[in-house]
Amino acid sequence: MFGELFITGQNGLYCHTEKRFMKAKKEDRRIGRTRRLMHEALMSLIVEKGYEAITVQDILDRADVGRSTFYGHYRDKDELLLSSFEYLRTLFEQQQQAIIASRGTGKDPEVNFILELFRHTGQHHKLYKAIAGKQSGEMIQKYLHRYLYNLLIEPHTRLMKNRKSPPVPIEVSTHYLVSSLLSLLTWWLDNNMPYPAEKMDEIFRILTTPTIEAAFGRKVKKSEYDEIVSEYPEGSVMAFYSHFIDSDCCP
Amino acid sequence: MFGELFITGQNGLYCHTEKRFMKAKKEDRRIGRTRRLMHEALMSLIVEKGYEAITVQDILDRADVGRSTFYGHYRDKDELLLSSFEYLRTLFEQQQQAIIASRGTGKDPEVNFILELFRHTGQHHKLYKAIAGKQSGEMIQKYLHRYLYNLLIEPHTRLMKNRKSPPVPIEVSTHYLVSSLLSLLTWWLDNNMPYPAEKMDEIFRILTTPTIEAAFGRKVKKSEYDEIVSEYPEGSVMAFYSHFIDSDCCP
DNA sequence: ATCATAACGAACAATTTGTTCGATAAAATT
DNA sequence: AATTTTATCGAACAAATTGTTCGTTATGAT
Repeated sequence: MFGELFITGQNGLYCHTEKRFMKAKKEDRRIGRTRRLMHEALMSLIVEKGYEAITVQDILDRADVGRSTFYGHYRDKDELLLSSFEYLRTLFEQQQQAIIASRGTGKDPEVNFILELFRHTGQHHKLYKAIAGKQSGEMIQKYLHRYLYNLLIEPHTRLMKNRKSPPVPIEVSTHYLVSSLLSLLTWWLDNNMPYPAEKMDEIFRILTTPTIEAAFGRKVKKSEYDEIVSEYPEGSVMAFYSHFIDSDCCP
Repeated sequence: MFGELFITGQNGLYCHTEKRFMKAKKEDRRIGRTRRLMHEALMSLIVEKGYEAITVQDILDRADVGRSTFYGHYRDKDELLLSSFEYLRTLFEQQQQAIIASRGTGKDPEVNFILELFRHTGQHHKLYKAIAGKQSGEMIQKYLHRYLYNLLIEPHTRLMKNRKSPPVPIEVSTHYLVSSLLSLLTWWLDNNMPYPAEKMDEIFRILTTPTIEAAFGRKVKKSEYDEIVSEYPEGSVMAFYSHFIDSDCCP
């Protein structure tokens, strides 16, 4: 069921940093296979009985893998979980890239990032639902929070560098906005997604847009305001956020 | 250190429901004493080594209590933790009541609930900090969220009952607002309270006020808008929230 | 074909949990 | 003060789980 999530052969991925090609050393095929088995086992077990109730032995049994093998790869159940989410994030980013690419070249570079995030979450709702709100959710929540925060903090800072003193410190408003998004996401999951992703996207926009305006300075001189807004093609929050789904390799 | 938190003799508390006086059966003095010892042990241990690292044996040793005694009172470490937070909540509510009472009678019935919440959290920051963000934080976060949500959902509903269709469902906006508050609270703790509680209160107001307006209908006829606003003496978010800190006994 | 190494698996110590039960001590009741 | 009630003790217990070790086997790379 989750087989399609995990790309075993990451050997083909090359990392083009500034100057060098870094060819990944061919790793033994067994390594990828074993890891995939354990990831899949974990995921299906999570959906079945929830993360907390899973023991290492459960994973071993389902993945049909030896105990020492498991500990050879991961220190923890937690480490396996986090590692699994790296895959999920990668998948999400690839989807985003695909969408951006399919949009042709110059035409519509903005993708509704928020909407896509809700869609992606809804797509894997069984998985996310089995984790969100539990103790394991804390770990994932932090992971996601950090991910989104890092995505936004830099452009937010850049955005404010000409303004003298924002009414709210940027780190605070960024943290706040990320938390807001995640709160809607978890509410949506906890309540079995009573609305379509599009509606949630709309709700997010309604609730967040005025906050963004307030945080980045509402009472700003008209000329300056226009200047800021002009940075976002549509002037919408969505268009704004859409810019920052541009994953580099080698994270 | 935390001794003052725990009121052992709750025997004196009477519960005046509609029709009856329910006198609490005199409980054996040993019960309260044992529970207090375990609560105190847990709290001090949390500050020292964090909740997750604590074993039942640790609590037993510090509280100087027998193993069977512990399990006679609580099923879990978790149950003990939750129970401890009931005390903290009670303490907070009593503080609020005291403040309200000290304000004289009719004069200033509005108390800045948010500000008091930040102050209270800062007062016990060692404790909260040792819990927030950890796995145990999930439990507490949910507890707090439910508590605040229940506090707000009723007045929010009452507020909107005359309006036809809010742009955002009330449960969603309420959930959102509570999450927003908690996100600021945890940010504050995680970053070692770099600003005073007053500043955080201000930040919360800046970030939240426009959202509240948007959620409860910004584009509303002027007359109707005035009518809604008139429900809150000062027209401020604070004054609004301040109304709903009115704890009944027998929770 | 040969080499390197990943996986196996069984055994192991260590930790922690939650329960049981008779004996003891302390509180409540008379 | 005597009696009754009951909370606590404490030691022992089974059970579950974790994480490590190491010689053997199997499989992929060269």
